[in-house]
Amino acid sequence: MAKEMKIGELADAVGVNIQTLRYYERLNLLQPSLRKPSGYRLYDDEALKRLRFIKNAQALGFTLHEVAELLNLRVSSIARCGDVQRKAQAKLLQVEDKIRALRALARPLRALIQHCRAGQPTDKCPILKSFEQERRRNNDTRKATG
Amino acid sequence: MAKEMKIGELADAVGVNIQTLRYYERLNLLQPSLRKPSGYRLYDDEALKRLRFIKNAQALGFTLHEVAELLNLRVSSIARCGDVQRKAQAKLLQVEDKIRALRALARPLRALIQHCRAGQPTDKCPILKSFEQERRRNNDTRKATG
DNA sequence: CTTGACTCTCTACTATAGTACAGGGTGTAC
DNA sequence: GTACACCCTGTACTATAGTAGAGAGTCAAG
Repeated sequence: MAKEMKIGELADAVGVNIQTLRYYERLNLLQPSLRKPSGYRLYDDEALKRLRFIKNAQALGFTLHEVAELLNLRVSSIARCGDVQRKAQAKLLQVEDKIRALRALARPLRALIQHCRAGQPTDKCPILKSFEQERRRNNDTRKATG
Repeated sequence: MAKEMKIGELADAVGVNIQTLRYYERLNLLQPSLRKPSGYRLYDDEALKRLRFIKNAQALGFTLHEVAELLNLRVSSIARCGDVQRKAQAKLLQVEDKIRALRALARPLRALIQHCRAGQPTDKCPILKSFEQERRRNNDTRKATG
């Protein structure tokens, strides 16, 4: 393990473009562990995990900025705990909110599949039922910094 | 109910920009139910629900294109059921996948909060633990049509 | 019948997240 | 020692999802 990969290998392993990795590097999201004298980037196993995390979190509706926040959440001698705890709590609420919303979305999808089997037409859009009420407005950090 | 709203009222109700509504109209995502002779757009209650749905689904990582697909899922005389069922099933899988991933993400967040309380430093990023394995590659329709 | 808030269309600009390409260097296989 | 696949930097382009502004019309209150 901890085998070193060139940029193309890492990109292939996760199914992203090489340019994307260089882009993430510029954003300080994903650093190569080492550079060869030639300048070639070398990535370790940690980078592979990190990259997968990024892609997963993105698919869940987190921006790259938020992904960075998630990845920087840790308790250390530098980071004050109260601060970390507050951020983690906020993220957890966001995550739990998303789970609730997805469950709400799954319900009419299942119903729809059932209706199909039963051959009952659903005249209006049944998916709309999923989130009838307003949800908590996203406490997104994008706006705060822009 | 079914009270009519002008574009500004609808925008305010959901907390979006007026321009965004006109943008969604161009994308065929959200149509006003009626136009006054003056050209003013009038929206009904259905539009309010639809708009909330759009914003919610977006926060869950669905693109506007995917949101449209979700909203068009219904069983009717025109839509063949097998087709609808296949699409609904695919979406359901996607939703269940997201739920799983979010649960995985919630776990280390909770642990982190606990660690904080206990005053234990977590030297490496504990969040990374959430998705160690590769997830199903997104069967996204964006690439298929582009 | 005017004032002020609201709306219309159209065009252009922005942010985020990539993606492509030019021009050049690296590394290994033959 | 030269192909060929791969990598480098830098710059420019793209798609998605908005946002802003100009110039003009609408509408209710006074």
